[in-house]
Amino acid sequence: MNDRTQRSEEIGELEVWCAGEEWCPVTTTSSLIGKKWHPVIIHRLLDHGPSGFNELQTAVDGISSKVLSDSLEDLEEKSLVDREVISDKPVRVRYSLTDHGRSLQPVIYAMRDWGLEHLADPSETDSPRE
Amino acid sequence: MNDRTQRSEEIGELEVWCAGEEWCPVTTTSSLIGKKWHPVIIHRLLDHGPSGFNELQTAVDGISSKVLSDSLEDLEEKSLVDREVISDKPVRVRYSLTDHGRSLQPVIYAMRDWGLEHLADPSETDSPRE
DNA sequence: CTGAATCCTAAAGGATACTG
DNA sequence: CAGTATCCTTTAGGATTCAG
Repeated sequence: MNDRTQRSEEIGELEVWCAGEEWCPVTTTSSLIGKKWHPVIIHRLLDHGPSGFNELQTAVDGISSKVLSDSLEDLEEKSLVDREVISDKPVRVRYSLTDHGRSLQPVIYAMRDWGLEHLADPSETDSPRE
Repeated sequence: MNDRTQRSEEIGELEVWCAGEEWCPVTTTSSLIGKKWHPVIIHRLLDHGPSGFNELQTAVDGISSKVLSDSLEDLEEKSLVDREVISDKPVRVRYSLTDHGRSLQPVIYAMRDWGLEHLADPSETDSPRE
């Protein structure tokens, strides 16, 4: 195992290597957004624009506050999401995509389009939801 | 090929819903290829064509045989990868993408392109991000 | 060479309750 | 509102060994 590949993004540098000494953009991208909820969160921020915490939780649907909080923190560390406190009393926070995060749009939309084209909505094909 | 119906039965249990009753293609796509090694494996199969097990393990680099085996099995169950035994003595197996798997090319390439553009190879620059 | 079988640890994800 | 704090279960991933 090449130990340079070991979660070095936490150290700040993103070193993901593949065969030989070749650096792999797919692996690296995957390590950034390859968490369960990351693509969805980014998708919602792309479509809905800046959102508050609960607003986002509703939009993602099914995610617990703890996981959403953890995910957002992770995305923030990766400079993909920006967190802004816009009011102290009551506390009000706004999450938005950074330019870096917004640049992921083609990736997220590629996933969306592929899903639409190749993964039929079960409610529209044959098997209705139980 | 009219495998849409058949495939939706295979993935029919894959009910990923988002806000309200809305089905979410991003979430669903993410649940298919959102594993650590899946995008890389698919990428290698796209670029190298049908490959043997060790060939693939070398191409992915850093993956253990167990994880590669598990990943391939998972991809097979999802009808993205095809496994073919092409020789019995000695055992020789060939993994390739199904049509369904190959259709993911735009997604994988979007990830690759984004990585190339927004995540510089650390060996070539010190500031991959803004 | 093809992997499968074990065993193990760390991390992710989730349920629930609570707080300023 | 926007989270924390616990506690818990599940899963991913890896090391090693074994076998056809």
